Amino acid sequence: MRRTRHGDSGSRVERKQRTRAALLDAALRLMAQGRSFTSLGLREITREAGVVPTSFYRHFTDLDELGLALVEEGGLTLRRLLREARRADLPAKDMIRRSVETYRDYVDGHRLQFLFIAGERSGGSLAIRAAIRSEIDHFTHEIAQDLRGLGLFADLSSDSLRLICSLVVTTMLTAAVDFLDLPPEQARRESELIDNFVQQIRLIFLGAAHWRDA
Amino acid sequence: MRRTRHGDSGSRVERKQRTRAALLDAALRLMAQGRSFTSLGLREITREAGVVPTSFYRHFTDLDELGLALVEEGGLTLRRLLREARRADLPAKDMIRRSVETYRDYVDGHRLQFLFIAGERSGGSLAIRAAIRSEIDHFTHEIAQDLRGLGLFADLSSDSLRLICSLVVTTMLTAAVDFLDLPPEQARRESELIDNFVQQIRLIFLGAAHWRDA
DNA sequence: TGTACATCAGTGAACGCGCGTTCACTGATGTAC
DNA sequence: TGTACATCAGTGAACGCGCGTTCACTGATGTAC
Repeated sequence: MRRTRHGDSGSRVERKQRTRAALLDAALRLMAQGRSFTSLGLREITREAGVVPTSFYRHFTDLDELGLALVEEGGLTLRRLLREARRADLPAKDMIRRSVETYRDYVDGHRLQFLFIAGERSGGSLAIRAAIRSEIDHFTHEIAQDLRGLGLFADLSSDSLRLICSLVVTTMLTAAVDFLDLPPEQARRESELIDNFVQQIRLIFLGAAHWRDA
Repeated sequence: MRRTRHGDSGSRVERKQRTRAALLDAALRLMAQGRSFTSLGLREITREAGVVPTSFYRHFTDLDELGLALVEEGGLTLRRLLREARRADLPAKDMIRRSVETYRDYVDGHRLQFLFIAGERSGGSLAIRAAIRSEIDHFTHEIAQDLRGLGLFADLSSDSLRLICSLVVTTMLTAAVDFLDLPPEQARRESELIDNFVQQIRLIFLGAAHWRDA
C-alpha cells in the first residue's frame, strides 16, 4: 500500500478511522470558504482529504451519510462545550459575561463545526436539518438541567425553562455566526458583538425572572 | 421568436423582465427541495425556468449576481410584511398572538422567500450572507420604529430598543424555519409551535418592560 | 515462532453524463425617416 | 401611415472538463494453524 498522507502507524482499524476523520475534516474545510454542504462533490472531498475518489465508498455509501456523520460530530462538540463550561465553575458575579467570553473562545476554537451546524441548521437537506434540530434540542435540554442544577429559576415549570433555554440557544447560534463572520483583528467590532450578546442574554433572563407560569 | 412559456404579450422590456423573474423563481423552487443556493447549477435553473442555458447571460453575469437579486427580492418581502402588519391595525389586546398568526400566514404565503432568507442567512457565500444581514438589519430597524410609533417602550434608548428588536427578529426567523418544516396537516404541532413562539415573544417583551438603560 | 492464506483500505483506469461558456444565428419588436 | 434598418432576447450546436460510479487490482495487515 502506498503511504497515506495521514501517517501509516497504528492498526488497520485505526488507519481506517483516520481516513474517515480526514474525509469529514475535508468536507468542513471546503465549507469554510462560504460553500454549503449540498454544494460539495465527492471527488472534491476525497481530493481535499488526500485519497482517491473510490476510497470514499469504504467509509460512506453516499454524501448524505457523510453529512449525518458531520451532524453527529457537531452534536459532540456542543456537548463538550457544556462539559467545559461546567468545569470552569464560573463566578455568580458577572456569570453571563464570563459565560459569553468562554463561548466566544470555544466557537473560535471550533470554527468549522459551528459553521456547519449554524449554516446547515436552516439551509441543508430535510434529513440534515432534522438531525441538527434534534442535536440542538438535546443541547437545549442539557442547558435547562444545568440551570436547574445551579438552583436558578427554581420556581419555573419545565416547560417555561425549556422556553427560556430555547431562546438562549437560538441567540447563541446567531451570535456564533456573527463571531465567525467577524474579519480578523477587529477588536472593537468584536467587543461590540460581545456586549450586544451579553445584553440579549441578560434581557432574556430578566424576562425569565418576572415570568409567571401559565 | 419561439413562444416562451411565460407568455409573449407586452413590450420587449416587459418580456425580458418576465424571463428574469422566471429565472429567480426557478432558483427558489429548486431550493425548496432542501438544496442550498450554492448547489444550484446554471443549466438547472434555466431548464426549470423553461429557457435555453445561454439566455441566462442576458440577465445575470453569473450565479452570484442572481443570488444577490434573490436577496433583494427577499428584503422586499420582509418590508411588505411590515406594511401589511401596519395596515392590519392590530388590537392592543392579544396583540402578540394576533401578530404571530399574521406572521405565520405571511410566511406560509411566501414560503420560498423565507426558505431562501433563513437558509442562506448563515449558510450562503460571504457576499450573500452580508447582503442578507444588511436586509435583516434594515428590517430590525423598521420594527423598532414601528414600536416607537405605537408608543411602546417610550422610556428606552434607541440602543436598547434595537437590542430587543434584534432578539425578536432572530426569534421570528427561527420560527419561520420551524413553520416551513412542519409537515402538512399537523394542526396540533402547528398550534404548539405558535404557542411556543408567542410565549418567547412575550418573554422578550416582559424582559424589555423591566429593562433599565445602561 | 513461522508459514500460508484471508481480509480489505486504498488504487487507477474507464464509462457516460451534465456542466459552464463560446459563438454565430434568428426573427419579432422598436425606431427613424 | 409605410418602409427600411437596428436592436437584442432567446436559440442551438459545439467545446473541454470534472463529475459519480463500476471494476479488477495490489499489497500490507490480520488470522489460523
